[in-house]
Amino acid sequence: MDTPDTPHVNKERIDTMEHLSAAIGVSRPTLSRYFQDPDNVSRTSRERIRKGLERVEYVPNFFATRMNRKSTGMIGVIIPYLNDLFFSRLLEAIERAAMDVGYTVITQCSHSDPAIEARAAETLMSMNVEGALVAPLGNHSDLDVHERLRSRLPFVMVDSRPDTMPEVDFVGTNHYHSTGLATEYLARVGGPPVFLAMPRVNFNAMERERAYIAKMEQLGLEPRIVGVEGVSGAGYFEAHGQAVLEREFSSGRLVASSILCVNDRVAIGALRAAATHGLEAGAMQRGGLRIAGHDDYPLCPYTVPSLTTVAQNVDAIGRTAVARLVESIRAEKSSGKQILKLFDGEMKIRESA
Amino acid sequence: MDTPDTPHVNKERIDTMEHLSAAIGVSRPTLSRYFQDPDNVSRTSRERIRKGLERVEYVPNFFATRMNRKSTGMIGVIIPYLNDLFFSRLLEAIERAAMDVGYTVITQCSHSDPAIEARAAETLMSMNVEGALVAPLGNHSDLDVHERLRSRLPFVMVDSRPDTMPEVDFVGTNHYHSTGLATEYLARVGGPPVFLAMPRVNFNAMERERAYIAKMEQLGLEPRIVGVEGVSGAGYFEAHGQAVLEREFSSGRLVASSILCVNDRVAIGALRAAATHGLEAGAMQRGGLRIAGHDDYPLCPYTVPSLTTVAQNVDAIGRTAVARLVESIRAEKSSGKQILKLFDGEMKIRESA
DNA sequence: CCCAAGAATTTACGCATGTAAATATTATGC
DNA sequence: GCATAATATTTACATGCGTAAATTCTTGGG
Repeated sequence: MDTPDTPHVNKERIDTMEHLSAAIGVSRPTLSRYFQDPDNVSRTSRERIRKGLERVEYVPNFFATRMNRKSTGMIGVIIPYLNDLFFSRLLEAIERAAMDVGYTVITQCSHSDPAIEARAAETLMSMNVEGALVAPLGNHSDLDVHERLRSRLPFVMVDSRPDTMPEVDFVGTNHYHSTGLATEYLARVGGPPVFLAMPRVNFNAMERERAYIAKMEQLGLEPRIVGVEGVSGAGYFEAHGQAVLEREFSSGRLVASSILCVNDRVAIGALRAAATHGLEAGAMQRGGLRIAGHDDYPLCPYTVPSLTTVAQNVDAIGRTAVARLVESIRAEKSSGKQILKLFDGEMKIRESA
Repeated sequence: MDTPDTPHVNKERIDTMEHLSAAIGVSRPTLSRYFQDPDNVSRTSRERIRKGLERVEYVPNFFATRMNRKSTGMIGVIIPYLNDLFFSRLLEAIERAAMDVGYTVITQCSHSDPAIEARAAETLMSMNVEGALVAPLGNHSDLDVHERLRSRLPFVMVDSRPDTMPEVDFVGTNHYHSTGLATEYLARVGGPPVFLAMPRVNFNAMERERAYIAKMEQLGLEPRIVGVEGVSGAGYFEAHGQAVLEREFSSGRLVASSILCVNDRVAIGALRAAATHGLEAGAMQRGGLRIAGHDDYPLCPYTVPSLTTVAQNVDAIGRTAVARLVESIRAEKSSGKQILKLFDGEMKIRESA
């Protein structure tokens, strides 16, 4: 076995193509073409280079290559936060889709901060990404930043979008459908559902609230919303759901209601509040409390009781967003035609409702 | 209000410093210095440039700047997967710490795939990052890749490390302490704990298993381990915990035991299995079932019952890892002295045990 | 064996910036 | 108003690689 001081790999280290060229006797431009696509050089050179690369260590400089290529082959992605399994799933879907069509993705995370979001946009532009995919922060986003990106390169919004940019390309979930589905389901199996909302800073949250109201009116029921007040933030979804229902349950309200939560993380807090008050949501339970969420957060099957929810088609959203972006990158001249792709949700009926 | 076709920002777009220099009457090298640090140019030029930048749109080319600077000011981070709130917390801690000391972090995610991990390492080297922080995949990692990185630039491992690299700089949790703490606690309040393990591919999982055994022997108790067989993978922690306990409970085993789970995600699956069998873990419950986890996953306070666990000091780990890396970047000549920072865990006693 | 067509390689230049050294400008003190 | 120092700007070259155009090499046919 090797000792710590003799690593497995101690080939000669070479740091420019020029030197590599000298070391293995193939001209630099030929090497350049080899690294872009090995099939671009003759079989003999290809073998010669491969052999050479086994003797010396060399990787082309990322920046130099990117700077000089006509196209960088990169797309930029901005997401609001990482500490949410919904966004990590979305990001993964996007990365896979991009990889499949030969693009590298550069991810920037806003960390719930508009200033960081703005800086992320600057960074993407300075890297000459060929297109940008952004999931906005919500009301806190600086709209100028988005407009700036949009006016500069192919641009697609994912997951949620501001009311003020109705004309932007968008890929997401049809919340009128998905939330409607859940509302309808709850109204059918339990009493008229109450909506556990969030402070109105998140576009999707607002849209789901509106969708809930619309569906309730359509059903001839009285909409009822709790939880729009309070602080908000990525880290506090569960705490918000718990706090709101703690308050309600403590006063004896909502203990036998159907409750539709704006998303699963809020619902997880809601389940917790119920448990604390000796309540258990579920179709099988006496008492009539029902709790449902939205998104199909990966943990939903494991909560106690398991959480009834409506799934977003995350994979399709990621794939479609990338496809649309690549299409408009290739079109060069912006086609002008706005694309709007809204995927339906799918009910996941589990124990909690 | 603006129409869609007249975005707020439609300043003249300038794409090189040369042109910017012509446009606002300041020499290019002066601009270069301005963009590196505005304080590097005279007050008058600074004002002149600021005014100019309000009229035209320009951002320095990321690649050109990075290519030419002596130091890139970037550190690379490789993490095994994103769909785990532990790693997103760690990543956030690292990003904040890096930002504080003026470094930009480039994150690469292995997606549980050694080939992608290897490519990530290549990418980092090709970007001339000044140091690398890696959380390895586990047994599947290609050790040569790590050795290669380590021999090339300042290198620190975080979270877990292979047995085969005992001499590498490492920052993580002292699992002999943390797991010992939990083992001891369970032994004290309940019966001798059983360890719900994982397939032996994850370094931390293995270390916790060993720590459990050591502590049990120290306490004069018989260690007992379940769940080492089965498939593994980032996406299946909860499913694994659930499946193992489903099997046990179905045969009437472990229904009144103290169970220490290798991590919180496995514990969440365990809680679920218990609920399915009409069992509820907890100090307050009759029956004697107790379940504890490890990590203090953000959802622990919200599970039903809330999950007793031992917290890793994620912030400290992130900060310390970055600090160590930056230190050895600045030292230039590798000091040779290995650094090992292990943080103690902290018991979080909740309902489940 | 020679010539032409085709393929591969080399030459030469370009990319957008950093940076050291040389020069010009401004400020300071008297 | 002048010499000098301090500061700012310009000149000139460097970075590592992409790429079009020019050149060399290979191959096959006659």
